[in-house]
Amino acid sequence: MYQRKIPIDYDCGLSVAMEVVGSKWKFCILDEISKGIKRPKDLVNAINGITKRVLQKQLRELELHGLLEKTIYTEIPLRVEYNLTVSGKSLLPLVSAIDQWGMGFSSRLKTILETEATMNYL
Amino acid sequence: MYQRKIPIDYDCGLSVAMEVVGSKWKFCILDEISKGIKRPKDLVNAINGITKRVLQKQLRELELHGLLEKTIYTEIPLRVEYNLTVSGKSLLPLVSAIDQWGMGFSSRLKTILETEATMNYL
DNA sequence: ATGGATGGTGATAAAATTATCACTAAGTGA
DNA sequence: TCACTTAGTGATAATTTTATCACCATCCAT
Repeated sequence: MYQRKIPIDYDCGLSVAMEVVGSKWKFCILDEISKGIKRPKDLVNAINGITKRVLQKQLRELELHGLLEKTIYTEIPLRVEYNLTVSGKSLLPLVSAIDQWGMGFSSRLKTILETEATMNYL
Repeated sequence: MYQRKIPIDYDCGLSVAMEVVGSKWKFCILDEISKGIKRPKDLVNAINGITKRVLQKQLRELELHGLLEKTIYTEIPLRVEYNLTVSGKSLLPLVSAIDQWGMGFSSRLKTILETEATMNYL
């Protein structure tokens, strides 16, 4: 993690939410965990494009922010699970709502971006 | 804007949504516009901490992504308004849900971050 | 003792986002 | 002409986020 220079605005719900969950992978991670994929190794396989190292950091942040809790099982081979806390679970309706909105907007975005690319708008 | 190197996964709703709305200010901007604050100048005043230049870029992206539409009134002094499109409006329930979640989580996050800061966890 | 499986870290590079500053343009009224 | 308002842009710096690579530790089986 890094040393944030610009402080969070705790009075703005959107600012708080963005801090905790506003990153490339966190929603995906919470989503997969809610589906029962809880081990780092399995999460790496389940989430398209993420690497072990990045996943590790995201899990750590989610844990520090109180959305996940980590359990270590002294089994062979070593097993670690990340489970949703109460706060984490309270986010699930949002995660699925955002996912659904994104799915609905997907084809439209694709069209828009392709059109703009050919028109050199960006 | 910049040239994205890692492509969007159009099959993942969360990925699509993050692309369009996953940034520091966009939810705030949509929120303010939904409350009736539509002119760049007024948005700068309404949104704590944003600068004119940054707002301008965010508005442009939201417009390109089809969430806002821009109207230029030939008045004196010059008046420009950004209004929500149908897609933009379809996001409002999410914006307010996220805002509410963030408000509910705010004090908890503050406690967590302050505790961890003193414990050098970060 | 060696190697595989799992979970994890440190250092650093690359990419992406946001901030800053100085500027342009149109219109209007003093 | 000059100042003022509003909207907007270009160049660049600073910050933040993600990615890459090489590495460590444990436990176990061969």
